[in-house]
Amino acid sequence: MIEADIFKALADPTRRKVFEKLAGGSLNASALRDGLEISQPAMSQHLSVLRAAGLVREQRQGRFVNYEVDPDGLLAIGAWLARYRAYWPKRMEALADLLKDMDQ
Amino acid sequence: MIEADIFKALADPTRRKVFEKLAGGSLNASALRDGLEISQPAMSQHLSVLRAAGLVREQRQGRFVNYEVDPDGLLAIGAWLARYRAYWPKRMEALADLLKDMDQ
DNA sequence: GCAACACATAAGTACATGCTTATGTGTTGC
DNA sequence: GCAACACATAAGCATGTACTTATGTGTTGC
Repeated sequence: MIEADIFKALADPTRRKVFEKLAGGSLNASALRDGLEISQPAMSQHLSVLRAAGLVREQRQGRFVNYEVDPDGLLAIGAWLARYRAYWPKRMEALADLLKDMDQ
Repeated sequence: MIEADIFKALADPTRRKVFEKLAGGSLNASALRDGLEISQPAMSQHLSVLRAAGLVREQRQGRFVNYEVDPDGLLAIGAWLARYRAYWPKRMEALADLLKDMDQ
């Protein structure tokens, strides 16, 4: 089950910070370490978890490996959320509209 | 940070099963145990985690405590997802439509 | 080739977490 | 009151996980 990997990956605060950084644009592993007081292997392990969950994808460029948000992971979360649409609050309606509009 | 509690709560497969059961309607703690081979205290602990995360809410009825999906938790996930709307895939557009329509 | 760099993997360790059994709390009905 | 029930909490334990240091792999440029 891929949901398991996704939620486990996002359960860690450092990995959420990394993911949020990537929301600002593609970054390599070293750049992702900036600001986070974490060792190089730790970052590498976190990125491995995020990648296995389908939340980020990588692209080697020379010596560097660039990471970016993988839309597939977001889609998986959206699909999971959709299963509980019967319980979505009213405010979610506006949110769905926003999401739709920004996706052009 | 409430996101931390939400993702941690959903990282556990048993808790996701419980949450999915509640999507079918309100159930008490004993009824939630059906099918899941889990002790009564374990279920109680899981429900406590889900409640602390804002994913479910409880309502005591006599000796029973009924649990149901808490829309606030879903909204929190939706809000988190919205932060990454720039990376939503095309298919997410249809999903957002679906979510909006079903929310009437 | 090889030195420097960017990153990944290995192995070990401290702490978090999910489970158990035992016990406590609140409610019902006699 | 008190016995039976539904659930919560406490304490202990086994496993998972996030970290560390050490080392391996792949790339660049001299």
